[in-house]
Amino acid sequence: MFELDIRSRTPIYEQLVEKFVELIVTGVLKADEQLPSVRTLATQVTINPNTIQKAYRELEVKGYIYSVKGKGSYVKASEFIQDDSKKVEALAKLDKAIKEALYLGVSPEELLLHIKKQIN
Amino acid sequence: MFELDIRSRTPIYEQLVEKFVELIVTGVLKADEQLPSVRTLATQVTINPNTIQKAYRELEVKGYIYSVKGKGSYVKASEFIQDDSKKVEALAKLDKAIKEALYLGVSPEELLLHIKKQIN
DNA sequence: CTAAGTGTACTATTATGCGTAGTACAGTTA
DNA sequence: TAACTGTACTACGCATAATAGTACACTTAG
Repeated sequence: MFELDIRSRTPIYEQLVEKFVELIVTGVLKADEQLPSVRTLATQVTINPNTIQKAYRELEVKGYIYSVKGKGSYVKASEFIQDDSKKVEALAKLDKAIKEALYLGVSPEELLLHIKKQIN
Repeated sequence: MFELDIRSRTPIYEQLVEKFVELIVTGVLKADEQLPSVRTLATQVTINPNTIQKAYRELEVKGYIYSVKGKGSYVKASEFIQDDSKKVEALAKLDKAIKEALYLGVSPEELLLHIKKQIN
């Protein structure tokens, strides 16, 4: 499903969180789609189920998934994340990314073109 | 100069790196401007000089600053970072930020407006 | 009803990385 | 030459990450 970088300084459970967030916001994983179970994914990526559970818990706290004991974990529909503070946080992150790209030599025109391509 | 979050999970030296990058890409720190010395900053923020040195080394590896033994550390002019792989990396980061903002309910119009404001 | 799945939580252990303290060397400059 | 600068090293303690193991509660299909 995806590969983890064991040697990365980023903890394994954080890498999992990042990858699931990416799959969710890009629509690869859709609302109410079931995630692999903690034990199944643990076997697939050869890490401890507790580590998976830690990632799933963080995804739940952040509002990307919901879990039902005995049933599984599911992608949460995005309209349930109508949390303005998360929007603000996302825009702040975007601001940093824009400034960094401009500083590294991406022209404003190139940037806008790139962004428009992303939006459609 | 800036405050560090001792309780953050992000290591102190990484927080330093992030803050310096922010100051550099926003133009607060300009090309060839000298950074505070390792020992001075250590005293200012009350952490060990070795920790500062670790942050400065990472900034240097990433190409944001250069250091001269016996003299000091300076902001590197951005045109010296004409490294296409960094541009690609920056745009990838931007892509993630865009997708996350859209997912969290920011409308494409709102997003474009926001970005245009940032560019000017 | 039961077996096989699911999530969740806990303890204990180990390894790794972070930050510190201390020290020392090499370079610059007034 | 003194006072600054960067750089590098060792050793230590602490916190966190990941693991192994175990167990409980819920769901569901047969």
